[in-house]
Amino acid sequence: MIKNVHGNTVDHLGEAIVAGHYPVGGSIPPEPLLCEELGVSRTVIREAVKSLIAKGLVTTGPKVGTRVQPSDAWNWFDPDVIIWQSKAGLTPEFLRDLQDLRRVVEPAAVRLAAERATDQDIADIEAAYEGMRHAVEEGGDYVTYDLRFHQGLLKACRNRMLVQMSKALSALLRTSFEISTSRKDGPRSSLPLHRAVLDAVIAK
Amino acid sequence: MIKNVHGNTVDHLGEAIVAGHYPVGGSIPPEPLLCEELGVSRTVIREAVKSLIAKGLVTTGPKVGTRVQPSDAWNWFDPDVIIWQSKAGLTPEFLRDLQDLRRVVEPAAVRLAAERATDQDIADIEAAYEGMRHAVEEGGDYVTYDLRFHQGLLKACRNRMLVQMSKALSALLRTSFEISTSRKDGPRSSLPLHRAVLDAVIAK
DNA sequence: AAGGTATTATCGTCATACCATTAAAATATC
DNA sequence: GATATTTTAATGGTATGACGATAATACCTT
Repeated sequence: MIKNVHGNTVDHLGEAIVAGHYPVGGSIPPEPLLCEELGVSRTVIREAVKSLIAKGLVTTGPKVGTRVQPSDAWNWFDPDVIIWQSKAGLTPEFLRDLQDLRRVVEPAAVRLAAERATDQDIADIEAAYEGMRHAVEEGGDYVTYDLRFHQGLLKACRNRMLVQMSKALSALLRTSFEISTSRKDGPRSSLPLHRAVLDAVIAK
Repeated sequence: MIKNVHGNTVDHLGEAIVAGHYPVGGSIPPEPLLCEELGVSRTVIREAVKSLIAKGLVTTGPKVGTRVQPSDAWNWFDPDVIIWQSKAGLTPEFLRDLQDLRRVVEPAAVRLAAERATDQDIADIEAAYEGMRHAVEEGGDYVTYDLRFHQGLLKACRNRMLVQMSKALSALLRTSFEISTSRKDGPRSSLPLHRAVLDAVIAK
């Protein structure tokens, strides 16, 4: 479980902040205290805090300490932030935000992908679709291929920002997919929709 | 100009990396060298590198050094990364990516804003519009108000991820707006479009 | 030539000391 | 008594030096 001190420290603090263990606008314990609590040196604490600053979770200043930023200052497309949020519990507002974003981005992505997808992109999506079909008909891991389908679609847009979004959101989509998949026959009924999207991309 | 050592160091390294001064997949100079070059202590270098790691620009490891990540691993929605990119020069691909994103997000944002905008949101957008009109008719800073208009719109969606996008993109939009504004009468002709959007939001 | 072993470059962590900034408290001034 | 000014002290910021951990490389053994 222990991989490296820095990573663990960042995760620990990041999770705590995202989970709301420290009041927004308030200060987290000063460095010496954190050293004691986490049993690490000040170096590690400081480097961890720098990472959190880089992700927009906190600000620091002499005498003022390390203060938690309001959540709309966080880098919501940072994979770590998203993971921490999902560990802390997916609030309804967050799921709504996510849903908004998917509804905005994915239809547009289909259009872009249709224009720009390379043969390789299409082959990848096709393979993912095949995996989904196989999972439905003979059992298997549906969610993984569903995810791969969606990622392949975003990737085919040949747009770095969209790719980043797909990566940042994968972890969450997985959770959300597993929920919707748990509805009986969810996969079976959504399969034709995916096929239609794929065909549209191929037909351009 | 000098504000703080850490910030300057992060910016320096970040700009250099984004500008492509170090080959992707290659290593940047080892810590002691950077200390000499930048005239700072190892502490500062290390904390700066941690920040870059947090933004996805590099990875590190013993003996392997600090390696530059491929650009599609970068956190493209991080405001710093975007600023560095714009300083390094806006490549055509990057502008296209940005344009894609705006075309995808902004129309959808108008719809969402229409549903959710509070009176305060609308007042803010109205104020920004007023500033734009004033700038056109009597001269003044058009771009600032144009920017404020777009940010207000995104903010009115009440979606943290869209807000983040608006913030991350502001710096770039400013550059891009200044280009399109330099076309004679660009502002005058686009004013009615903005008015229409605003009216649509008000009318829901 | 293949595989294991020793070397070494480089980051990772710890410890300590001192500097810089600034919020807050104490003091002085009106 | 209220306000401006100075002092103080808490806290992060930077510097330095040492040693540990890791993985790429060179070397040696079979």
